[in-house]
Amino acid sequence: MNLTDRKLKILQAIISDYVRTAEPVGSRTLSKRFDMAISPATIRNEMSDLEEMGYLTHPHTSAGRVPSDKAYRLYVNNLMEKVEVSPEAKKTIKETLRADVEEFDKTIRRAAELLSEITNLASFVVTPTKAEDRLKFVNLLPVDERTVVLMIVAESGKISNTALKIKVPYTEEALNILSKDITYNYKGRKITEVLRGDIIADFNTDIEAMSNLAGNIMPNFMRTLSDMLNVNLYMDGLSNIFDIPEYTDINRARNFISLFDKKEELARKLMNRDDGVTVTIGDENADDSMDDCSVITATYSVDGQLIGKIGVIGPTRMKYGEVTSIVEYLTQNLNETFRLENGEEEDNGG
Amino acid sequence: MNLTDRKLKILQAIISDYVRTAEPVGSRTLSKRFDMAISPATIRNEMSDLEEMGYLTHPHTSAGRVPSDKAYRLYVNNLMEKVEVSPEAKKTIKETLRADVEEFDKTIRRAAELLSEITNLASFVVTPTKAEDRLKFVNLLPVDERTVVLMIVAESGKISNTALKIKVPYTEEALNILSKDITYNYKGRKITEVLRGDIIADFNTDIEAMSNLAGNIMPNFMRTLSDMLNVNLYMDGLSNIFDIPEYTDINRARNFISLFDKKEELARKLMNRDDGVTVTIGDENADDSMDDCSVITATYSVDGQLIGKIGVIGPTRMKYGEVTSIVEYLTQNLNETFRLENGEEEDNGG
DNA sequence: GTTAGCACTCATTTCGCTTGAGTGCTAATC
DNA sequence: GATTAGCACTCAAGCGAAATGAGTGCTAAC
Repeated sequence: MNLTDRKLKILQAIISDYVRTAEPVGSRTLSKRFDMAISPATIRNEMSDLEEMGYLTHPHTSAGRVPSDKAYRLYVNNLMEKVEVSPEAKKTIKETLRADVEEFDKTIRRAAELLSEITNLASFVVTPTKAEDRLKFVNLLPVDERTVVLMIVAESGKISNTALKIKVPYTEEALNILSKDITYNYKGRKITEVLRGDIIADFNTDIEAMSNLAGNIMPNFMRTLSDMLNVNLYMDGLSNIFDIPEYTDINRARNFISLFDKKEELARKLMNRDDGVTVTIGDENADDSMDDCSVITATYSVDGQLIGKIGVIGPTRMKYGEVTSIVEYLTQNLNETFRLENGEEEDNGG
Repeated sequence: MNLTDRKLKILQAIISDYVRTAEPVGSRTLSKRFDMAISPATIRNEMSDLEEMGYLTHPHTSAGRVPSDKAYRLYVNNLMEKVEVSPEAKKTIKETLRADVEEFDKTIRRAAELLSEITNLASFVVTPTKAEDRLKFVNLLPVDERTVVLMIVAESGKISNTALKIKVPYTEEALNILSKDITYNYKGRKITEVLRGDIIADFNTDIEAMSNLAGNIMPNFMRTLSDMLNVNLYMDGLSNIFDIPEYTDINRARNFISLFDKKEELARKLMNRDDGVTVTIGDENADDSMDDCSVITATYSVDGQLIGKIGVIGPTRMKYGEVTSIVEYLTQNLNETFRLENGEEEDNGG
């Protein structure tokens, strides 16, 4: 069977109506609402064909038709039109992102909050480190008698700062030597390599105090390093989903919320995606428990380095056009904001 | 009217039954289940008295009685017995908290996860800085041409590390001078004082480059400082609440979940509490939207200093005895873990 | 002071009935 | 051959009456 123009038009009308109302769409409604010059009976025949082709389903015999994941996929790929982001939304985004640019983490969180505010969906940010990332340098800084800060900088620009409680006395000089040693041994190496222990490291352990210090700090160094590879999830607007008819069913709501309870797992699932704005519909999601959700993500970057994903999750019935545009617009702004900070376009600095 | 022994006994029985079943308790059930030597009619009379005294309520005329917030308060203060934490729970807590002690943030998060796992309630951690906290020192560290790390250490031991993107070129020496300047000017001063701008600061701005750098970094310094005062919320086990009968009502569930959408607000509300294990029941909560929730928190500390709150939130109908014991036990362990790290009891350090 | 007894209340469940939106099929029409 | 009108059929959802039963409050007797 062929997807004729008319079939496409009907499918699009069904999707658009269903997305708006969350009610199965009947043939009569359709022929009334959209002034097509065909009768309900004809529409029924076409619908029947579309169902056979897998684009529509039926909650029960006497109900209207509901688009399938396949239909949404077709819609997103071929039928969907770019929706202009509303001026108010644009204004809010610009203003919010301008507010404090320097504090990376905070800005990105605020961006997520914004996203769920504008789309009325749940939003998330995932900040990973790429497995191929390499170590740039390591710094150890004295805080007090028993506390030092371990700072690890990766080539991607990712920075980890951790306060460590250590068990042995130390001198500032010893810290210096140790951090230089670590840097010397691991600089330019892949983090994964370092973690595997592939590299034969050469430490300055002549003095007993040095060797004690190293023995105390190295396990923490390794642990912190492995944490840097961990993906990290921040989410917002969870309660938005209660306004969506799909989630008046308590079980679906529970299902959805519990996605966010296994944060690390979810973060990992959300990461395995391509760059740019991506739409994943129902089944296409990595996790079975997300079968009735769609996810729209975009990649954001700082100084041109791909850094993380930001996006929204909602039911498969969502305004793909609108939401995609919003996610895209926001990400573009985010990227610009962080690029601008690099200074090329600034003239008040010199 | 007086709270006779018998009345207390009846009240306790009602609370214990209601906490278990979530169903209003009737006089017949009560006289059957608890072998008191009194008839349902007598119990009814007593119940009626208890209702008049504000300890019980009535969902409707022909329903059983439900304990009021006042009853729970009485229960927690006077009737509740200490419940021994189960050996399995103890084991899990000990093992989990032992795992990685040095990484403060991670450990505390894991503690929260644990808490919601064991109690089947939603858990949270709030990490604040006390308003009276004073600045200890400031450090600025080079990362790359346009990135520096700003490290602020407070007397309480709280450390803030932020990566800043700056707009002007800098030298390591200039960074050093600036961080020493900041430390010199603000050391020992209250963070709130510094933020108010009460202190006349004296900066080394002879060279243009220095003054540019300072102009670039100081606003960020102030912003980061004010962030240090902000309370911070981490939560876990949200979906647990769907297993609680109270929250099969979608509106109550939404209400509960949306508490966690305004994170900063919630964090602030959870902070205004005394030290030690605290139980806040229904109305007693700062926020009206928490009227039908109870909160059990405990204070944790590191090296006797840095202080935050960890705890659980659930419906007012909860197993106060059990949950309180668990929160208490876990916090004790947490505190011990962090104290131990200070070294006094360690002997493998040489 | 306690209890048995009884009338009364009211949420909840159940059942049958009606309604109406929708389909699928067939025969007539364009 | 495609389109449409017409009609029988299906089924979820809404409605109201009736039954159920857990519970109370009151009164009079113990």
